[in-house]
Amino acid sequence: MARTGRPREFDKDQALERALLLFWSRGFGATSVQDLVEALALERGSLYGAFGDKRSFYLAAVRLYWETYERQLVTALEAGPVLPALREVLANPARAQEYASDVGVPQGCMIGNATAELVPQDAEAREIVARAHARFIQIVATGLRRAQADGEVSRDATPEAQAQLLLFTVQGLSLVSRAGLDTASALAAVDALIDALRA
Amino acid sequence: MARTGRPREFDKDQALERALLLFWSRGFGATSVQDLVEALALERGSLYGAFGDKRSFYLAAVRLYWETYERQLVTALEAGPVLPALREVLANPARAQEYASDVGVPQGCMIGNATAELVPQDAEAREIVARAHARFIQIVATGLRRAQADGEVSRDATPEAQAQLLLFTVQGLSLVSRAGLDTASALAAVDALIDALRA
DNA sequence: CGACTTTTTGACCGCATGCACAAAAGGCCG
DNA sequence: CGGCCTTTTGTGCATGCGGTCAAAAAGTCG
Repeated sequence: MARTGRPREFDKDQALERALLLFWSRGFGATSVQDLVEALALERGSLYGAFGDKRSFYLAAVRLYWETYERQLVTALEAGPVLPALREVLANPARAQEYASDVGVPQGCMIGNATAELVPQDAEAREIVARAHARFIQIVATGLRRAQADGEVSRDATPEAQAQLLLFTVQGLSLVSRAGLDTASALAAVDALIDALRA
Repeated sequence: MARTGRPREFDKDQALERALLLFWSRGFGATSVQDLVEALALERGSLYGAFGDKRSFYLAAVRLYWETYERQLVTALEAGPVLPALREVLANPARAQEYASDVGVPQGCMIGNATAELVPQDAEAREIVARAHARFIQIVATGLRRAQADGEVSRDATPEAQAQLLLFTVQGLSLVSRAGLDTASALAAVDALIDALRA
């Protein structure tokens, strides 16, 4: 099908990545189509043709964000001791401004941002977010189960409960960090949690 | 000053409370001035006259939300054992839909919602949110300090670090709950944290 | 009663938004 | 080379938004 036509002149993946940065730093509502058009250096019509409407575009960016995050999470947890890796997962958002970009400084977890802004009134967004949450818990719980077996992590709670707690903490940390955060205090809190998980 | 004029026909405090529910459930961007006009049953001009523009109105609602929350928090922590009170503070957002209202179901912590939606680009909002965070930590740390002295709470971490961790958890829990939450799992996670704080 | 102040009312405005469309252009395949 | 399919380009449009304003109304006080 599709005898092929005029080839796309821009790189769709790259455009999505740039849009991701914009949406990440400003949020859905505060990013106008005009902003996107200027940041991606393409015409209004091309954007709609390639990605559908603004909402679909945003959701695609959120999906890409999660895919990337999930890949990193799996990699970080699959080998070696689990607690240091988890400490890193939590410490990351505590150290602000590392993903600085020219279009502004993305802050917080984009899944969390999407949760706050779109989830209440958008079923599709809710599904994406809920799936991300479930996957996070699943991945982390798998790591914790192994760590419990290795005697690295306390068995006072189930791996699922511990993973759920870690999800809350990551999301809360990312969110709170948007309002400014004393890095040292945040890291102290992270350490308190990691220590509490230790066997 | 002010020889008095035509008296206001609506209850300003009550209007602010209703607006709080609307803003809480829909967020800032998704609540139009028209929505407010209809929900509060007053005319556009009256609204602007009484509260200034939409943003000021929203910030006033956020301030009211925090005042109410802070009062409850202080009350809950000032007497009796601290851990059960903290457990309740965390369990509250885990049990969804308790603040149901006719205008929709407010979800999550409004401070958290404001953080995600406005803080990146609004200095005044950032200040309100940051102050709320600081107050939360201060209040909770005070309770924890007493509880550590009483031997109720572990001294493995400073009360400040523990309070900071609790802030992250509450915020994360409130946020995640917007996407739907299995109450039992959430409570298990809360219990895991509370147990970890126990001496 | 009448001057004065404030609120109410409802129409109104400019603007930015998301989106549609028609014409032109570009590359593939027969 | 010529038909075909798709993307590009840029204009155009309706809608809904936040916000303003002037006149009418409702109290207060001298």
